[in-house]
Amino acid sequence: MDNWDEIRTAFQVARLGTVSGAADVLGVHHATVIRHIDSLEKRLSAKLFQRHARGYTPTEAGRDLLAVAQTTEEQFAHLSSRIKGQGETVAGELVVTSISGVADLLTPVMVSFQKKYPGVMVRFLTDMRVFRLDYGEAHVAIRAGAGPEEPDNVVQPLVRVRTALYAAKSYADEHGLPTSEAEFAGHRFVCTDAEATRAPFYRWLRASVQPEQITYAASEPAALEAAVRMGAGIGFVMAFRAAEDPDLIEVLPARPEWESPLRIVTHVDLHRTRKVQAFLAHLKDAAKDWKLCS
Amino acid sequence: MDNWDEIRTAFQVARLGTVSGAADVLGVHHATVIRHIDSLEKRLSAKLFQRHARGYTPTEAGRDLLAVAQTTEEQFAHLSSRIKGQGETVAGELVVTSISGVADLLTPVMVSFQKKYPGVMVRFLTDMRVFRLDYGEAHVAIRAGAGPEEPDNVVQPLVRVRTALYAAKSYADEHGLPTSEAEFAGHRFVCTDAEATRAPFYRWLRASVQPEQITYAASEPAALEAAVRMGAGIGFVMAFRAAEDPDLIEVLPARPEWESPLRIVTHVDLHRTRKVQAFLAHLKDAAKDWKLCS
DNA sequence: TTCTTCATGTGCGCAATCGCACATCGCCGC
DNA sequence: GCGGCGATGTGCGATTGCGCACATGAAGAA
Repeated sequence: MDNWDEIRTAFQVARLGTVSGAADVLGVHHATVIRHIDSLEKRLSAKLFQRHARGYTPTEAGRDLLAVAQTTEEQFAHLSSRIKGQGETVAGELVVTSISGVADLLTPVMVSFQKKYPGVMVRFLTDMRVFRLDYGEAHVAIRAGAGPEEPDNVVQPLVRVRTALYAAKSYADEHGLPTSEAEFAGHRFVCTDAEATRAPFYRWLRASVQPEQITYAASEPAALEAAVRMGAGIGFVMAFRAAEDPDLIEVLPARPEWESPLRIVTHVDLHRTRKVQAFLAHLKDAAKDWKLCS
Repeated sequence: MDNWDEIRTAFQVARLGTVSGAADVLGVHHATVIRHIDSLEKRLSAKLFQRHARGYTPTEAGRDLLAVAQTTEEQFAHLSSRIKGQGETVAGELVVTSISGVADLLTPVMVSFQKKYPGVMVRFLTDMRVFRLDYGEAHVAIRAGAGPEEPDNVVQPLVRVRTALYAAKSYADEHGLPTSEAEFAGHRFVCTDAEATRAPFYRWLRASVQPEQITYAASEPAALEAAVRMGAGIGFVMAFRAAEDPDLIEVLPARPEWESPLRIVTHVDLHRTRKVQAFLAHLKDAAKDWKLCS
C-alpha cells in the first residue's frame, strides 16, 4: 500500500462525496483527484466509489477506507501539533552527559531542574566514552579542557575548576611533605595513565617530576582521587572536592595554569530549542553559586 | 499536515536509520528521500533527525512520528488486504431491492442465502421509488417489465410472472362473473392509477373495458390486490399469490401476453464480485423451483 | 420545456519532482 | 596509515504528474 497521498485524496472524496469538493479541500485540481482515485483503484483492483454525475458514492471498500483514514488524519494532526509545540515547551526527555568528576556537582542542578519542569524526564549519563552530540546521544554535554571543536557544536564556557596538589595525612606521616616544587625529589606521585592527556595539570606533572617518581597510575579519574586519599602518593584533586575531606593536606596551592575550563557543548540543532535553553539558563544560574575558584 | 507521502518517507528513515535504506525500501532515489525529509522538517519547523555521516538518528519528534506512522502503516496494510480480499470472499453487506409484489417470494431466498454465507449482512429494501444502482444504493435489483435500459447496468431475465384476472367470492355473489371478455359489460374493474403504466396486463385492461368501468384505482400494487380480495371489482392478481387465497375466483385464465418478466439488474462494477455472483447463482437456483408459469 | 448550475471526464502544455551523476565525508579493515 | 566502502548532499536533465480548458451529462428552477 504505497502512495499514502492517494489514500488521503480518496479519504476526502469519501468524506465529502464529490471530487470537486475534495479538490477544493486538498487545494488541487479536480483532475488530479480523479487520477488519484483511478490509480488507487487500479492498484487495489477494487472499486472504491460508484461514479455518477452528482458525485462519488463510496462503496463498502470506500467506507472502510474512510474510517481508517479518518483516524489516520486525526493521528497526524495530533502528531503535527505535538511536534510543532514541543519546540516551544519544556517537556520530554533531556539527556545530559558529563565527565564523571563533576557528576556530584551537577546532580543537584539536574534534580532542581526536574523539579522546576515536572514534564521533563532527565537522563544524566556519565561514561568513559565521549557521547556524540551529532549522533543525537545527548542534548547537552559538560566537557573539560579545550577539546576538539566539532562542527555543528556550539560551545560555551561554564566555570574554571581549580585543581591543586594534595596528599593524604597517612602519606605525610610516612614520607613528609615537600613545601615547594624544589623538594619533589624522593616523593611519589599519582598521575593519569593516559600519555596523551590534555589536562594541563597532568602535563605539568609529567614535566616536573621524574618518570620513576610516578608510582601509581590509573585511567579513571575517580580511581586517581581515591589513590591520593589512601596515601598512594601526591596527586591532583579538584579543590572543591578536597575541601570536603579533612584527611587531605594541600601540598601546593592551586595555580591558574592548572585550572581546567568546563565547557557546555550542545548540538546546533538542539541549542535553539526552549528546553535546552531553559536548562542552560538553569545550569549557569546554579554555577554562579559554585565556589570553585575562590 | 498535508503530504502523507513525506510522512511515510520519514517513517522509513526513522525505522531504518539511514536515508539509503529507506530509499531502497521505498523504491526511490535517496535524493528524493532527503528532499522529503527537508520539506517535512521545514513545514513542521522542527528537526526530525540528527544528520551524520553514518545515517539519520531520529530526534524525540522523529521517534514520535515513527510510533504514529508505524500504526498507520499497519492500518493501511490491513485495509489493503481487506479491500483486496473482499472482492474474493462472500461477506459484508448485500443490498437487494425489489418491487413490493414479489417481496414474500424473495424473502425465503434472502434468508437461505444469509444462512449459507453467515458473513453476509442482508438488507432487503422495497420502496415505492426505484433505487438507483449507479448511486450505489443496492447491489442487486429485481425489477418487472421492460424498464429503461440504464447504461452500466447488466440485466438478466429471471422468471416470467403469470398474472390472471380474479374476483373475490363476495363480488361474484353480488354481480356475478363474466365467463369471457364479451361479457365484461356492467362489471367493475380494479386498475392501477398510473396512466403511463408499462405493465402489459394493465394496458390490455385499459384497452378492453370502458373507462367508467374502472371504479377502483390505486397506486400501490399491494393496495390493488387487497381491493380485489375485498370485492371492489375484478382485477389482476399474480397467479401464485391468488392460489394461496381460496376466496379468489379466476375470471379469465392467464395469458402469455399478460406475463410480466422479472429482471435481475446489477451495476457492472459490482456484477463481477464474488458476493454478487454467489447471490445471483443462489437466486436463479431458487427460482427454478418457483411455480409461477405452470 | 429550456436555461442554469454543478458535477465528472479528457486532451494538452508546462512545471514541480524525480533519477542520475558526481562530490564529499567518516569509518573500518588491511 | 591509508585506501576502499558506504553514507550524505547537490547540480542537471528527463519525466511524471499537475493545472487549464473544454466537453459532457444530470438535476433543479423559472
